[in-house]
Amino acid sequence: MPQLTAPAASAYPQLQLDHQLCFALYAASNAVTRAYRKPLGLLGLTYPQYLAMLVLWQHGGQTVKGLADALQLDSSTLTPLLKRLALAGLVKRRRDHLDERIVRIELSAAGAALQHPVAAVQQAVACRTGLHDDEIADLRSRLHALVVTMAAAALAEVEP
Amino acid sequence: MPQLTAPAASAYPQLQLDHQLCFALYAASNAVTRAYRKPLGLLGLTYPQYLAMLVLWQHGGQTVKGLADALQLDSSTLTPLLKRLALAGLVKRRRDHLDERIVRIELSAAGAALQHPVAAVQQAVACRTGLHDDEIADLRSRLHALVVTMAAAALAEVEP
DNA sequence: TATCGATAATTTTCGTGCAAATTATTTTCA
DNA sequence: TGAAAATAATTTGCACGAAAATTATCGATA
Repeated sequence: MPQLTAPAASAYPQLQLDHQLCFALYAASNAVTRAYRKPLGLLGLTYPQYLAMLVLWQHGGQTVKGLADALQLDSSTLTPLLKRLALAGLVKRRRDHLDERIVRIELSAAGAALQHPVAAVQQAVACRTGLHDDEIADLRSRLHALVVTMAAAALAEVEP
Repeated sequence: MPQLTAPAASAYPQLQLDHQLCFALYAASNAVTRAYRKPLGLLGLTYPQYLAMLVLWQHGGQTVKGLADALQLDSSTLTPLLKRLALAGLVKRRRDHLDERIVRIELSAAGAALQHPVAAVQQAVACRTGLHDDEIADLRSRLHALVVTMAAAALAEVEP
């Protein structure tokens, strides 16, 4: 049996790892999450929990679906995350009285107070990127456009 | 006890979700992974497994550490991933005879053959981004620079 | 050469992310 | 009105992603 140690790398040049936008996104997202891990961990938050708190600080009470839409996550991802935030005393979960299907998420006093130290963490990590505000804004808007395009393409596949 | 349903959103404008580069990266990375999930699933691959196969197709045999460095992942993430690839018959795992600490990963014939259908998947998903080659290259290089900066900042924190 | 530190991989543990199935509730409309 | 469709949240199962601890091996050096 011959060994397959030298595959045809040139057969598909578009498959090279460093040519992949998807990998650049994947590596960058992982790197940013890593940068947030330690300082947020000192405050008792994970990175996705931090994102959920951002929504609550900005918009106040939210439903599970409202958070899922804002963060572009499945509700089955958020349910256990929100239960952990509630267990940590940062959030209160309550069924809506008018529509019993809905679970409303509200900030506790401790959750609201956490905004101040978290702002310092955000500032510190933002500095690490070494990017100016306008560069950040440009990159951000390009990525946002990409997400919109991808979401539209995904919808078009399901509902032709 | 007063309800905290309307927190001071303007207190920290830099904490708004849509101002976060990190969230744009997170959402874009999740969106791309979602786009790859179904077509890769038909070929028996997950998205991180796809990335590992890219490295193997391009560079042939690799150690676990070599793959971890290329993909910027911890070896504790790759060990179970590679075991699943081996179980699926796409790679072979073997201890190095000269240095028994090292595990060498080689493509099987089935793993090498998978390159062709995967190239079609990559092409299809790349089209979904709606970006031209030069736009993709520009975005990719900016993200690469960001990863390099973040990695350097992380190193500087550990080793002052 | 015997020991100590470095290196490679694995195991363990926890928290995501998401598809699929389930439960509960509400809305639609025949 | 009452059955069917739609909606909201949860549960289940699988695969990451990474920190921490562990095991095994190699290299340096006193």
